[in-house]
Amino acid sequence: MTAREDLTTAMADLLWERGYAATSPKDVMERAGVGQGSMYHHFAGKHELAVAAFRRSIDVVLAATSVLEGEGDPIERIERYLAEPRPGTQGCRVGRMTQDPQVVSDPELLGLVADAFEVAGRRWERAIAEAVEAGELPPSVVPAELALTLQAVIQGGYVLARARGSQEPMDAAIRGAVALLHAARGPATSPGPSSNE
Amino acid sequence: MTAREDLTTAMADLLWERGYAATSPKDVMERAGVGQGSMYHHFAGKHELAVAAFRRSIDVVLAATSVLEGEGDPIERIERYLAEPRPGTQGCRVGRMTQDPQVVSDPELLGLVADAFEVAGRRWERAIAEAVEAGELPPSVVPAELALTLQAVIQGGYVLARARGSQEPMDAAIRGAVALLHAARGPATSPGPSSNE
DNA sequence: GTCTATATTTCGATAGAC
DNA sequence: GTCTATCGAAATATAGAC
Repeated sequence: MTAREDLTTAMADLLWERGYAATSPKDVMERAGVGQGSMYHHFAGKHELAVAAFRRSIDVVLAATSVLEGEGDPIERIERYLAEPRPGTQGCRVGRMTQDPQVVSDPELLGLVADAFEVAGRRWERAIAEAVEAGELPPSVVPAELALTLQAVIQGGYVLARARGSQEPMDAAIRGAVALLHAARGPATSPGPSSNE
Repeated sequence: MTAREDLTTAMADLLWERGYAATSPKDVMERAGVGQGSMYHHFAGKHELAVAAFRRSIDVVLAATSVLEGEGDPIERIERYLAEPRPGTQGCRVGRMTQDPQVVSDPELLGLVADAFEVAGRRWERAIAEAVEAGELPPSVVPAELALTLQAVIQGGYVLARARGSQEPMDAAIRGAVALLHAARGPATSPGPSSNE
């Protein structure tokens, strides 16, 4: 059943490139190289196609956040995740959907997006809390809030990159955030180079 | 010529609510309470309507950034602007457009968006540079970068708020950013409570 | 399971009367 | 300047043969 697979892939890519409203079932069929009848055999319509495509895109995006739970000092994991390459001008596969009213008004689609951000947010929050415990961030930091701040920097970075048609605003926004993390960490604590529980 | 005005207003609101791809000329006419012939008399088509509507929305959004150039200490102006109320779940009239491929691929529309972000960015940058000079932010801060970071926090806040269908993520993301600014400022400088040139 | 009609509605725009 | 009528194309889906 490669048709189902191909249709899901094509829809995921088209949702990324054009959004929900601007993607027609016909576009999807053509990109997947699949006939119309075949498509309506596998999926009831555009909505179902979007759900399947969405689940896949979210898996891809969430997989990247596992860095936050990986090895190394918490602050190091945070900076490593922030430093990962992001195609700014292409936008975020997941975040872009929040601007599509037809997605937001579809409870199932919106639910998928909300869950994805929540899962990612918890990973952020955990890593930040560990960094505070380790003295790598000041105690004044509220993990749940900083988690949203850093998620927002990334999502906003996509917006700015697309506005300017350039990767640079995304990278600069992240550099600015990292610099702020360093400055906040700096003079207050850190007696030695990490490694203290 | 109230028809032109009404059409522009209706288009601006619909672009905000639904985006470009999902807004039809018919929708605009109906909301404006104007006949079809009348609309095509005033505007050559959807594109021209969008340009007019866009200019208006951008004026509205940019007007709010004048706080950054207003009275008070630089850091105070920055925090005042960050603290301004923002309808997170409604999204940003300007930023939302960057996710619409039909807007991004339209040089005139994209140009308007890019210019708007650039103007706002310069106001941010100036206020930040003044804050650094006044010792309210550490010298390690690169104004152009932090400007993009804070713009991104706001734009990303909209994304997160829409994802969760709640104002809270927007507000929390901004609180997290303000806390970070405080922490970065904190122990390093600030001998007395401001007022030193 | 896949294909080629075909149907219905909406989109975006034009024509031409008033 | 505004209106109604109409157009050709596309969106979304169904029907029914293979």
